[in-house]
Amino acid sequence: MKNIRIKDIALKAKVSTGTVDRVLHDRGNVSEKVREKILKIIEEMNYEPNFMARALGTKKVYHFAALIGDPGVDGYWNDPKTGIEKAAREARQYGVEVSLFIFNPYDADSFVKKAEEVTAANPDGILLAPMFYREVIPFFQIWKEQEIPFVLFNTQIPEFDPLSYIGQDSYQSGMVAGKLIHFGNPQPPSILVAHIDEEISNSAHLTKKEQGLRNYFAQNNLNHHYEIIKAELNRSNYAKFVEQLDTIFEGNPQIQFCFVTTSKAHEIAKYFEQKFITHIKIIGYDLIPQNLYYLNKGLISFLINQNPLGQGYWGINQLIDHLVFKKEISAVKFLPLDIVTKENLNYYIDESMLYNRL
Amino acid sequence: MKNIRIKDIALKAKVSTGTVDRVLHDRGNVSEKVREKILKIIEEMNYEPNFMARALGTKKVYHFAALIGDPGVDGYWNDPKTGIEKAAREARQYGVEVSLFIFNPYDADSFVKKAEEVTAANPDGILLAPMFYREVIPFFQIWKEQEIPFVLFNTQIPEFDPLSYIGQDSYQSGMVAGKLIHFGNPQPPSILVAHIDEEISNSAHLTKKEQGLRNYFAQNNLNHHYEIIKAELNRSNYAKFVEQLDTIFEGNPQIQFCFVTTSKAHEIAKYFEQKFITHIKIIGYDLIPQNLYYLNKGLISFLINQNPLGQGYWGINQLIDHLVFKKEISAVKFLPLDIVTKENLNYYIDESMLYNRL
DNA sequence: TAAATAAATGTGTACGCACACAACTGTCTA
DNA sequence: TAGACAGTTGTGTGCGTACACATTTATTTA
Repeated sequence: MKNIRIKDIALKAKVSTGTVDRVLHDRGNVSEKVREKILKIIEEMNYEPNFMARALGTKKVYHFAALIGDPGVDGYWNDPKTGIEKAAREARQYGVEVSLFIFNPYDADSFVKKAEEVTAANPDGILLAPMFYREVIPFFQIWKEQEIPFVLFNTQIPEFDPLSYIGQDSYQSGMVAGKLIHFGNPQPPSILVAHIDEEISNSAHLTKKEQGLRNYFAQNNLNHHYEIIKAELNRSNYAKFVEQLDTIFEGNPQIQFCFVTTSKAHEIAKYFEQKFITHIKIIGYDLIPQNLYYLNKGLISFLINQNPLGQGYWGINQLIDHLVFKKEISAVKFLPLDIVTKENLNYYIDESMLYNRL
Repeated sequence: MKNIRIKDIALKAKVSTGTVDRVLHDRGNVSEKVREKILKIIEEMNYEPNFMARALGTKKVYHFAALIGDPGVDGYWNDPKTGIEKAAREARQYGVEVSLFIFNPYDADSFVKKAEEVTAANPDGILLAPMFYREVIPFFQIWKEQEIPFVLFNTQIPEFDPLSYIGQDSYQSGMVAGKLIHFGNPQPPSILVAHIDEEISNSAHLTKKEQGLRNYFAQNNLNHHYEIIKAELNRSNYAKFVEQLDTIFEGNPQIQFCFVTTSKAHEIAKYFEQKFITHIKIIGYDLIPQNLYYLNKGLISFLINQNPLGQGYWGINQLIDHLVFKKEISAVKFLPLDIVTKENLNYYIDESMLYNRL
């Protein structure tokens, strides 16, 4: 049997397609009696709209805004940007236009300024990485009032019911790191947790990662058997950065693992390379080129990754599904939490592949 | 500027849309002069067909056949099946119908029988897991003659240029296992490689996995420093199966890791549980419920997985893109080679599956 | 009760493409 | 020179939906 069309419903309800259309879109001007009858038939016949026809017929141009960090400042943002651009390219057919608003990920003021620009542009939908909690809240309220749906990624802020959140689970990724370390050394390990280049007070995700790591050991009843040394480092003064590392590693020769909570694992790897340190294993985040270099060299053991490219891609697609195709979309979309090593790396960096997730 | 339509090209070339259509689809009956002129304009204007309109206009029903293993016989096949069904559901709109042909993955005759049924059904496209090399070749030839495109997944057979291959890289997955083992024990490890329930001569992928493991150590110049004990086991006689395991583990107390090349890691885990063996770490394949059970219990350390659900899903979608949307598709589509552990498991499985019991 | 108004319903067209069919061109033959 | 014919080219319709607009029906007002 063929697909049910509006026409079929109209026929069965002995009304015109226009009336069915009004019911489907809640445009009013339909008597309650007819309305209910039609709704019942829609239910019965299991009508599903044809998205192709729907998209074809509408000439509306959708304007989306994407508010993300500057890849020039932090290479991490290259991937979300690429994903957003790919989604934008694919969606041009449906009259979707995506404008990028790039802020400095280390500067809350820059974020606010760009968020204001987004608001001024009055887009039909917004995708953003709400990195600065305090600063973003007022914008959520404005967008709510203006009924502009927004999708979050990278950082979760559930309190202001966004249209959707594209998952990135910092806490759980810390647990994964714990598992890897534990697997790598069943004996009580000694771990350096390095927060590099980000203010910990400002970035909840760093703390969450550390918490995840700690809780891995706690939950596995290993809490008395490990040592975690915590360091906040900053490369702005490189000499001092190296000096700090010297102090840490010379003072703690027992350290076996280094868990870097930002995308700066390559800095530790570089340091190890220069100092000929080979016995400490590094676990870090994000498949940025510098990290991949040291992953391939064997200085970094694992990179943990939650598909930032896919986050951008699916973020835009959530908006498209909602606004263009008027589909129901899920409030949270989690992407796989990948453990990437030299050996499976190839399957994570081929760009085309990153979208092949369900 | 809006998207370029056939009409725009026709206008510019001072011909009708029909002529442009004939050129686009190589239907002939166009003078060479006009043909070239139109082709040039198409190039210049950067025409991209509107897939929605294209799919909407055609009322053709596409009949696809999917030839896969029986999930009842080997639970592994549940995932590809689910993926195929999901793709089929999504594509019903475009007039795509997918029929499943289920064979016994341990029985070549059953495969042949079902492949014959597929041929008899004369589908527009075929997705299959060509498990039995020798048996599948004649069918490739038949389908080639009948010009039925086929997409392979699960097992790669490049020689007969399928429309596309959905990647699954057994060799590389063995390398990943090697990496994990090496990370878990930097000292020369002692490893049991267990091939369970499949005839090794019949299934190239088992050998490839083992090769990958061995080559990891070889490539890292560790080849003299490890020990690999190989075992082919079969559960058909369960008492004997246990007896064999007894012999292996009692005779080789030095074994620290067990690498199971099939989806039967849970059998080893069950054995360890019964025998209170806790010091040997298991690495296996596939997120089937039995494996997940022991992964969560901590008896299995890692499961390696190349998204079988996605393989089914993207396999069908390759056929759809090719036949329905007439897009160019890639000859090989690789899916990420995932390392799954208790800690990131949630992000790899459908939630509903979490509640599955043994 | 006719006219005015509001509410409910029906009709027609565009979206971009594919394809069937109609119409035109020029050449060759009887 | 009309007719046949192959080689070209043009036209029209349907796909399912959204939406503007036209039409009908019911209700109120003068």
